[in-house]
Amino acid sequence: MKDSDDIPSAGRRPTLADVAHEAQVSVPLVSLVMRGAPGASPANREKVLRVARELGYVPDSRARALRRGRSHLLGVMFDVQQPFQADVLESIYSSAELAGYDVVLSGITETRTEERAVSTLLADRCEALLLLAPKASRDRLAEIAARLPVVVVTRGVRHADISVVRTAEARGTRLAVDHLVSLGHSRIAHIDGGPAPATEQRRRGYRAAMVRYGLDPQVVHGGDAERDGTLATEGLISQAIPPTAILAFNDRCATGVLDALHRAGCRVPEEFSVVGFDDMHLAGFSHIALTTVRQDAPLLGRMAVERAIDRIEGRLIGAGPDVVVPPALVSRATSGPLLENPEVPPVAKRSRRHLARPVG
Amino acid sequence: MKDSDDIPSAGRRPTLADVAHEAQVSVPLVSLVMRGAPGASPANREKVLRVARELGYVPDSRARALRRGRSHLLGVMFDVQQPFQADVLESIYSSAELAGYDVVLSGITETRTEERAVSTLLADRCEALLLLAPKASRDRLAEIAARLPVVVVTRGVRHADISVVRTAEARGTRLAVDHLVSLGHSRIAHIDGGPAPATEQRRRGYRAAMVRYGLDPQVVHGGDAERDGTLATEGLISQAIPPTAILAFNDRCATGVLDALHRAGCRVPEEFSVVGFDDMHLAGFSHIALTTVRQDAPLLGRMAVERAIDRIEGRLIGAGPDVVVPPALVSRATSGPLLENPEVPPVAKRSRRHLARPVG
DNA sequence: CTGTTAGCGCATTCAA
DNA sequence: TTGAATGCGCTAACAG
Repeated sequence: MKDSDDIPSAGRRPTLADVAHEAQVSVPLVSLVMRGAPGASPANREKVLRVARELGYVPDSRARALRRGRSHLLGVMFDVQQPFQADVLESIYSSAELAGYDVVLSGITETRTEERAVSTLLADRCEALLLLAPKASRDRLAEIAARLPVVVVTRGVRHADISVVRTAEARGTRLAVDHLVSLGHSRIAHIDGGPAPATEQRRRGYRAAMVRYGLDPQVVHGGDAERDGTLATEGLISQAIPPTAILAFNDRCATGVLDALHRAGCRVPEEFSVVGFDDMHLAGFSHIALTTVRQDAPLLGRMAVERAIDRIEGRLIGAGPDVVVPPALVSRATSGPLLENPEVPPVAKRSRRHLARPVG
Repeated sequence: MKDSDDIPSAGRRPTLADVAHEAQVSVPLVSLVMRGAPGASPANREKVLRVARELGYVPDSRARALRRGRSHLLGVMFDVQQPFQADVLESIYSSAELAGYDVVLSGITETRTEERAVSTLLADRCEALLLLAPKASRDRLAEIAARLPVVVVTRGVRHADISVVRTAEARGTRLAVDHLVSLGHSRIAHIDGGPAPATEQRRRGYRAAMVRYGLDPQVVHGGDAERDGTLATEGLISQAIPPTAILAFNDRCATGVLDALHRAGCRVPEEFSVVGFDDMHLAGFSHIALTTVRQDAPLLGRMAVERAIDRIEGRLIGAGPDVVVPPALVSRATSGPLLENPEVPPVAKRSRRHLARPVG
């Protein structure tokens, strides 16, 4: 047990008043010092800081925000299981800090819906919302945007109140098709994102590119997770004439594609070329080595924060024009030239491989 | 044409007072209704709810917490780039919700330190902190734990004030060694976690198991990210007598190991067996198919929340005994029997493969 | 059942 | 330079 009367380690948390009392100055003076405002004598300033540290004083962000009428908070909704969004988060955190804003995260999980994530953000009095790949309807997003500035990242939404920061999705899938065509492929299938955002734009880019090359587009239903890619691929390879290349909605979907191909004993890229979208952190490692369309996560995050703050601070009225970030094709080991060998036995009849790796 | 004071969509957010005014009742009555407390007539209750919805009223969680003296908040520090922690987060979210607590996330990134993550959590007046794999010193953790209940997840810390929820790490690495020995391996190297938490325990389990089998342990310095595994592996395979099996600190580290082996043209598992730790979501897909030691993320998350709330609500005084969750070995395709073929040419002299390099 | 009073911790007027 | 009052939005006591 301690002999001194201060440091209520187990008791109530120290407040400005406690610090003021201990330092024998007034409460407002402590307030000045704690937020680094001018107007305190050096002697007092130092004493206050010392006492504050001794007591373990931490300002109450809530009380502060309440009083100031501003929270300086950017609310970010993200999907806990999307690795690419983690990359965007990194950039959001650092951009926000640079601009003097705090970030509060609200994650989507299997059991936690977008609605719930957004409502906690609203209850926290965020000054703007950054929504990463939201799946909510345009109308629902508009409702939210009527209350506070909303920046939708990684999805195109046309609405006067909603700022958009996104990749040139259609251009991305076009790059992928260009790449595959240049390798000699013509039967290129696309597994779309199903209900996921950006699905439409990526599909459109794919379709347009295929048509421009005089090829038949084949779009099958997919989604943004591995199992979507797996299911779709199982269908594709059991077709009478399977594709020779598969453009997946995103990297996680592509992972499912590779999984299915591998289990079916198909070699990549000799028999099937696979291209993803995002360039998630893990895609680049050479035993995975996924060819993919890179989204510029740092830039997306930075621009989203910039848009949000411009609107909060009134430098921008309304949503402003979409910020469109160019994608880039990253060619790795899951795509390769089409081999001139139509005499492979049908996939279904071949023996399955077990425990080998597909690359190389 | 409405009067001036309706629905201030672009203006100030509606407060209890606005709702009260519009519904022609008193402020406390609205408060009662909004939090579902008994003591309001059905007629008034319905009117208040209707008006609240019309105005788009959302309670201010800050003001509420300030007044009630409690935040009902669990602060969670996590690493944005560790996929395994995302799995734990899922469980934390759902367990906390079940118990009536809110969760506030604070992420670690390249530029955002643990200190910063913790201090925002403290400023938010969280009632307990869940720290996922913190790297802070034991003393620093103790300082924090002197202020509020702290649950350290996925790392062993011996301190009277710090609750610990962790996997039986040593048993995990022992399982891995057992597995590799049963496959015929004797030169089994361990790449440790460097400064990462749990490094010691995993190393200890590895060492003990090796010694028990009468084998020579070889521990090399590593870390919890891919490049740590890559660097360490480049060293290992250039040894005069390289190991035949590598036990990596975690799955991300193992990813780096596979990357390095692949670029050096080494076959897995024919020449090298590789075992990870965590069983992150991606590890199970068959083209990756990482043999690994699984940590039970759902259970870890659930127990961490339980411990935290038990302490908040006074059902548990002090840290309580460690919660130790058993690991399990998951055998996949990166481990295999030792081949009786000492006549492979040294790694360094073989031709390297030329695939795309990892991003970096 | 309802309204009145008071104050959580803090920052922002003022006046001294 | 410092200190005394005021109120942010809300809820817990009461009183009516």
